[in-house]
Amino acid sequence: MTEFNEEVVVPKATITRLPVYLRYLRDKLDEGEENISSTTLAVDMRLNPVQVRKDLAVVSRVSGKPKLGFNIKQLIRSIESFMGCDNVSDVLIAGVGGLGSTLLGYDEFSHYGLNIVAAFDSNPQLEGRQIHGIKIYAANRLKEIAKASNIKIGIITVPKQAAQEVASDMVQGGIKAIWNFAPTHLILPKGVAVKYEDLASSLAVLNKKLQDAAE
Amino acid sequence: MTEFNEEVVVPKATITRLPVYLRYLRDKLDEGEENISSTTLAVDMRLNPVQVRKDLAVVSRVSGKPKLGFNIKQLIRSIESFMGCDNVSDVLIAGVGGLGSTLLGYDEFSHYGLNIVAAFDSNPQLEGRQIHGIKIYAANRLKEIAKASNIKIGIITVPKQAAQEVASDMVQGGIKAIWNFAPTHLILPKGVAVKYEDLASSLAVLNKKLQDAAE
DNA sequence: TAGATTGTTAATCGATTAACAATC
DNA sequence: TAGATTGTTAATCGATTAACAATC
Repeated sequence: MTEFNEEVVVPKATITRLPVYLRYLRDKLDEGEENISSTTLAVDMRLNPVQVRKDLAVVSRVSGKPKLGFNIKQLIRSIESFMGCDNVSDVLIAGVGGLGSTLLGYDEFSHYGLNIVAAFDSNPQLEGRQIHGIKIYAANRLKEIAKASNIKIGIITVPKQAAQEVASDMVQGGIKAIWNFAPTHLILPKGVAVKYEDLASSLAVLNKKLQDAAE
Repeated sequence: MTEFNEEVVVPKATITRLPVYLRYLRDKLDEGEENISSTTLAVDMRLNPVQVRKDLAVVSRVSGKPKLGFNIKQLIRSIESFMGCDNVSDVLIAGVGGLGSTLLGYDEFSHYGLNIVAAFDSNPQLEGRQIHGIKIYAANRLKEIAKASNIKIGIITVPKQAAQEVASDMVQGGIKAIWNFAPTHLILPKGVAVKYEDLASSLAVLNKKLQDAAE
């Protein structure tokens, strides 16, 4: 009986591709497909087939069958379990403006075991209200509630002037991973992970790609 | 006189870091700083100082001064010009739901030379209305308007069931770069660039990072 | 001058791709 | 069987980091 070897280092590049595989495979399953070959997958996703097989090998012990390819359902399950979609993680969000409210209503999170449990805003008008069933608290209660509910993930959708302060509150509340939509750099202690989701600059990078391709 | 050598290949990894530098440098400028050393920058951004210097060298011919570091204003200008923020690009958006409307009101785009000029939605109720000064057209006019206005960039914020069709319309309208927020895989011809912006899976990757760090 | 900092060359590391035997 | 496809080992490619001389 082969134990899953935790020692195997999963390449970062692989991890970033996993969600892409997952999305693709879920689509294929919806279309009624049962199996998929690494070649087909690679062509559709503009990747190299060997890379695909390697990626899948790291993440799942499901092996493909010559002539048939991989079983889609099994792959999906493997990737989901690898990414930790099985255990639910609680998330809080700071800033209930346009983007914040949109995220509160975004049901895709649940497919990844993510659950927004509380929202915060500095506007007293919003205090006590609910959006999409999630209660809005005063901004100054963030620390306390994060701690009490043992929340580890925070989303920042406040204006950039307020972002650093909110981030510091989150850290003091015990949050260990921050998803920052404010277009500003955050200074954070070492143990805290950050993901910058700078929408304008993402689009700018795409635009750059486009311009370079046109030459 | 040294001409800028167009032949120099800019590493992909560098390009993804440019927006991060830009954001950081703009913040520093706001704080009243004039110069910045690669060391300071590297520490704050959790990067290697040599990497920072190399990145900056590819993008700008502004050289740093020993003991002083780099002039922030010059660096910002160089990165902006490299990324093409100077020439304005028109953008259209398909799907004026929560996320779509939010993006329509997102003023950060202008800092990158990006300009949303038209919105589209299949809901006839919305036709002819304006959101944040941008007019909403019927979905079936997308092709025609994209062509007529020579728009090269499209944003997809429609439900995932509609995404492929909208994407195909965009391609037929001459669009060359698609920013896809619908959590679905798109099949597109080779010359068209896509960026998947799958919010749920981005957060899931962050969560994975968090869980792995906790071990 | 001494020290901080740059810019570049060389060494290392990690990720991608090519080649190919194994298998259904 | 023949052919498509897998999984693995070796070769290549690209990106990061270490070492260090040059400079203000």
